[in-house]
Amino acid sequence: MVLARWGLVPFFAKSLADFKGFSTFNARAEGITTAATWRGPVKSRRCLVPVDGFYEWKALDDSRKPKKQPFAISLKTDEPMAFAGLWDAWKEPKLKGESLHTADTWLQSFSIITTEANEIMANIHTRMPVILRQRDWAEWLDRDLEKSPPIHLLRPYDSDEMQLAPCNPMVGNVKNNGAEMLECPAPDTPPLNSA
DNA sequence: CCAGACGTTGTT
DNA sequence: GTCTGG
DNA sequence: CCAGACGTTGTT
DNA sequence: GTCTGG
Repeated sequence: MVLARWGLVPFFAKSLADFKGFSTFNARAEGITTAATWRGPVKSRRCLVPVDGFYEWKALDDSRKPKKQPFAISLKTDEPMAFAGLWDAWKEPKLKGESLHTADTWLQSFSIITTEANEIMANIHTRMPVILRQRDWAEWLDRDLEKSPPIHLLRPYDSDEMQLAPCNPMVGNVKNNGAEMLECPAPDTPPLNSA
């Protein structure tokens, strides 16, 4: 198990600056074998991403202004789960004349794969991460290049085994972290200054 | 041929 | 690195 | 994705 | 409204 940067940087990127603003947090399962950024990784650099759960926002369109309610999503068993992921390795291209003996530092990065929402997720969103069952982990990680990638595993998880709970809107700000993100404040509490 | 892209989600 | 668009 | 910025001159 | 940063 390794730590890696979320947001896959393809091996062919010329510089990290060029890649700034490019969204590779998610890889759509549809077309994943042909997309330039994903086809190499899906062939030979598949990984699992362990998580306790994840958040997704539901757009509430019952008011003029679009508002969002975040939900925390997990397995009913509260066990951790494994997202299907892809990884790559990138290093700054060597300039001409640059010593071949300078230390290479490789950036390890990954993306998670998304698929269409299952029934329970469709209540709040159109997409969801691909979650793999333990019995499928070995097949997903198999590095035998003679075999074609097991893309049949890239489908929505069983709704009956998942649970959603409204959670703390503070989670919408990336600076906020911690268990209290899972706690939903009393619903429909008007803002104190709304009088 | 060379230059430029190479990706996703959501929202209207 | 490899494909697409001009 | 959501939150937060969105600007200039001059000074250190 | 739209872009940037986290």
